[in-house]
Amino acid sequence: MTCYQSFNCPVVMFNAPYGPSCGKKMEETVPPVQEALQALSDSTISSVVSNSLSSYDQGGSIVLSTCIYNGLHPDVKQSSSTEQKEQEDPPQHKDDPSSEAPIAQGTNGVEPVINLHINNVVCSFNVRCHLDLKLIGLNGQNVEYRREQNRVTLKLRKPHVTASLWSSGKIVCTGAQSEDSAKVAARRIARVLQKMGFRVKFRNFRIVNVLGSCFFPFAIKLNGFCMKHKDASYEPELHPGVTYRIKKSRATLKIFFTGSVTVTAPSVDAVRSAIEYIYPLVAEFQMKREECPDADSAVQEEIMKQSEDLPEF
DNA sequence: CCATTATAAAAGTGTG
DNA sequence: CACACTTTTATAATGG
Repeated sequence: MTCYQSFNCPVVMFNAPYGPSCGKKMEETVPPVQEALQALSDSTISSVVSNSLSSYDQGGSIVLSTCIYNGLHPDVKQSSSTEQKEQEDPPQHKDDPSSEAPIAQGTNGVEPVINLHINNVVCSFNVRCHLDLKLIGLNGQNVEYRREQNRVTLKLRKPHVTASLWSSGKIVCTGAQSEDSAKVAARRIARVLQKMGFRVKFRNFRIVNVLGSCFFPFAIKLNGFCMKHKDASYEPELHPGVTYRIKKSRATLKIFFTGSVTVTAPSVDAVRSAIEYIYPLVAEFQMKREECPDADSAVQEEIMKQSEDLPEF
């Protein structure tokens, strides 16, 4: 299992590969993840509120992340990052931790850990052969032939994705939870077509778009933030979120007053770095919770919601 | 349910 | 005619 931790912004991701590709079964992979979680949820840290096994059953990798909401639990006394360093694999880049300490100015002096969810991965590829859409529509499983759009949609159960096929052989696949599972899905789609008798190849696979989301443990003063940052645009009449574009990485963030942030970018890595980039910028405009009871209740709701998702280890 | 965001693809429409 | 947009679709998150 590899553990990635950023110190610029406290994003923690556990990537635990499993399945045929790494020769591990889920049962063998999950225990270390459980231990990692256990370490986080040890008495001192009472605020592990979320962990997602999003791509757990999709072949490829488990992206399991934990989230600690700073300032919401009075009994939190210790930084979670201390616990994180105990992981078997060292973080990919470990800067001097003391240098980032002030970035996350938690109300308790605790550095919060931000959970990054990858919600959607879009990819495209080409099977390099003409596809008889009508035939696929008639014989395929879980397919819909849209004649007016010259397109067939095909749904896979594992990984859970929807693909659009064109007669040219070009295919777009949406709905994956990781870049790896997107590729697995793409190959399985190609395989399905191959079994139907098409002489498929697997070419030009690429990740075209990724949506991620996370939740910062504080409310954000959107007006103040926009005043300072020129890359931000805010039209509350149109949309409740601030749009922030990072040209360099082609990432676009939607920042909401509640502390929720969504990011669209060309890759998971770009999504992650966008979150890291934006964290200190919005942290500067965090609201004291007493100034924003609405946001506070939103936070509480989020915790309730995510707590329900906790797996029963 | 609607808007926003990004992105591919293909078909349709518009302009020089 | 050749590009350049525009529209449609799927997906998922967020807030109103």
